[in-house]
Amino acid sequence: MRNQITLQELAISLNLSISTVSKSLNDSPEISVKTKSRVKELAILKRYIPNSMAQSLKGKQSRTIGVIIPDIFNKFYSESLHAIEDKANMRGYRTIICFSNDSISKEAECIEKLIKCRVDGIIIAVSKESLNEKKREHIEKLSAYKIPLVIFDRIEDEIDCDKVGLNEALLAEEATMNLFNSGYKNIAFLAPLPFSSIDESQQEGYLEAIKRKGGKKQVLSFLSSEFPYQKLQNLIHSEKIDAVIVNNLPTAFLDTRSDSKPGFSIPENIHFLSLSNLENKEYLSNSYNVFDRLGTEQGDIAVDTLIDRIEGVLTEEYVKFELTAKI
Amino acid sequence: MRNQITLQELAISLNLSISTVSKSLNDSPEISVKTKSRVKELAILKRYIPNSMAQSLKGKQSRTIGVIIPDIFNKFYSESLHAIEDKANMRGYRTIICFSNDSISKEAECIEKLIKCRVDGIIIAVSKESLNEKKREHIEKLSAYKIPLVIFDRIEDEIDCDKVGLNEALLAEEATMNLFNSGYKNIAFLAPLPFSSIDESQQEGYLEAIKRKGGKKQVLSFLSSEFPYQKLQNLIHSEKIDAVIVNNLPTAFLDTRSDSKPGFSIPENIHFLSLSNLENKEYLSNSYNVFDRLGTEQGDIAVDTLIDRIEGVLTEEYVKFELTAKI
DNA sequence: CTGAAAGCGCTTACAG
DNA sequence: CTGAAAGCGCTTACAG
Repeated sequence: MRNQITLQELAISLNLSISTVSKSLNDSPEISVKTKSRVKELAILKRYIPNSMAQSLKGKQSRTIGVIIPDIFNKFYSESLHAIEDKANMRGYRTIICFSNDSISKEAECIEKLIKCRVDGIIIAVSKESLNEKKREHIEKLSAYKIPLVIFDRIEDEIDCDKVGLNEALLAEEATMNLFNSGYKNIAFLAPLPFSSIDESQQEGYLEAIKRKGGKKQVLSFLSSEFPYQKLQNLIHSEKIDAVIVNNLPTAFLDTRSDSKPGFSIPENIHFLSLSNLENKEYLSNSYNVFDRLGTEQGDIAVDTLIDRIEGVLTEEYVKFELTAKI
Repeated sequence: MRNQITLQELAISLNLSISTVSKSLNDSPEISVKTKSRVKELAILKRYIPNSMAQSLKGKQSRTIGVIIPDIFNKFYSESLHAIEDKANMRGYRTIICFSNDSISKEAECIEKLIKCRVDGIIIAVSKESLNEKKREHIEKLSAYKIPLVIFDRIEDEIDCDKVGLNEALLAEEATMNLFNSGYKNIAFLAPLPFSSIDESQQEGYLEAIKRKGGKKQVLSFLSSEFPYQKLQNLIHSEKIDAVIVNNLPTAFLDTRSDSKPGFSIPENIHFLSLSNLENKEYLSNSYNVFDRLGTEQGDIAVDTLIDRIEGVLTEEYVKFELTAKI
């Protein structure tokens, strides 16, 4: 059925050995110019394309990196992916892209698949479910295989590897300060990932701003799977909340849809601020989102870091990039 | 550097032959239950994960299909991709996803890469540039390798392979009829891909509706790279156009941005209808897009068709699915 | 029930 | 300058 030319077939046609043909195509200086051009000519004529599996089985490297993205519909991830692809290609690596759909089991499958494919390294934005349930074993097992790993965007301090993400504390602090400076008085903070480093850092920033401005702290923690409609409503009324900040993961709001609840509606006079660049603004009629989470920059840095690590040009110590998002 | 366990290492630890270990892990009935469980136990303990490259080098199939998508930011393609991934996994195939960025050269690279990886088949939505410039050689060469190919969404009649897409004629006809029925009188049709089957079919549908309603035909063809601002303005004024239909490719409008033109603005009173589900509605302030191009359905069918073809359950004859988009 | 051997398509020391 | 041979990690007839 298949119809792929092999080195062997070329060798027979040319009356040469497989070794010579291989070396010719790889432009080895061992081979005479004349032979090389004979070989190359036939290779083109016969449309020879090497079997990269055989190549990387032989060599030690596959020159392939795996990329695991939680959400294919999110613009931020499209941007990152675009940058990752480009940069990886530029540096001579292929990519294998997987989608975890923000689920642990799918994420574990992706990782398994990438190990099977013997990727040289992996770039991942950790799934929400993993963050929420504090499950990291399926990710940490990569270290048993000595496969370099770079986590991006959703930095989780506990996992030991290279990282690139935003300075979440600064982001939340600036956001809060901005609201204060725009005249808002009672600013609440929603934390849908209470067990993650992200929420932690963002809360820190939020609290810092609250402290500086002498406001009252109003934090509402919850698991994104159980959005506390009622609690939030109550809070808004009892505490005269006039602005709400939600952390970078829009779960809460996307979930309102799948919930078949009639859509959680925030009173018109509440200012709503999201710390991410959501694709689905439609769901957040009342909000606007000013923060660009720097998908392209994060992607670029993630690739460079990963490949540098793979190629051994980095020191033992893991690196951590914290970018500053612009408003 | 790498740290991946091989069959050989397992075999040595167990004092068995490689063959026996391999068969055990594959649950061969040849092997005693006892041995199998010994082997499996150790495999789990040592976190053995087979090298899929070696596996598919040996076997004839890679159980991998390649997917080439023109635009990572487009919601339609996100939907298709999502469906393709899911369906392929369900049927036991892996995917390798590539992005052509609507460019011929990148598309050719993708194809090359997929052949190198010895995918069992390819699903592609052809790049705009290929359609515009009528370049198909880089796609058609797949047939020389006997690699099954399914084209989706942007059906191009001239390429010989399985296809799934929309009934573009019907789509355009209905759209036009709808406008007429809503009271519009002078409906223009923009065709940014004059050399493609898509434009052709859509024009057919548009003309059919025009004929039935006794309207006046107003077709503006152009290459998406050279959007005819002036011509369109003139047309609108001289012919009292009150509605415009643009075919499924939003190039024209996306291009207005990269053009650094101050954004092509259509008079407020012109109704603007796009035949696709664009992601970037923002660019089309004046329009709305009602047609769902059925990303999920197209993706599902594309995968099923491809895998059926790969597995030889289809007859020689190529199939062509033309779905009817709902308003 | 277990194992030795060949082979998938390559690359790369090593001889000649 | 060219080629024979080993080996990458598997699977699968074929013996025993």
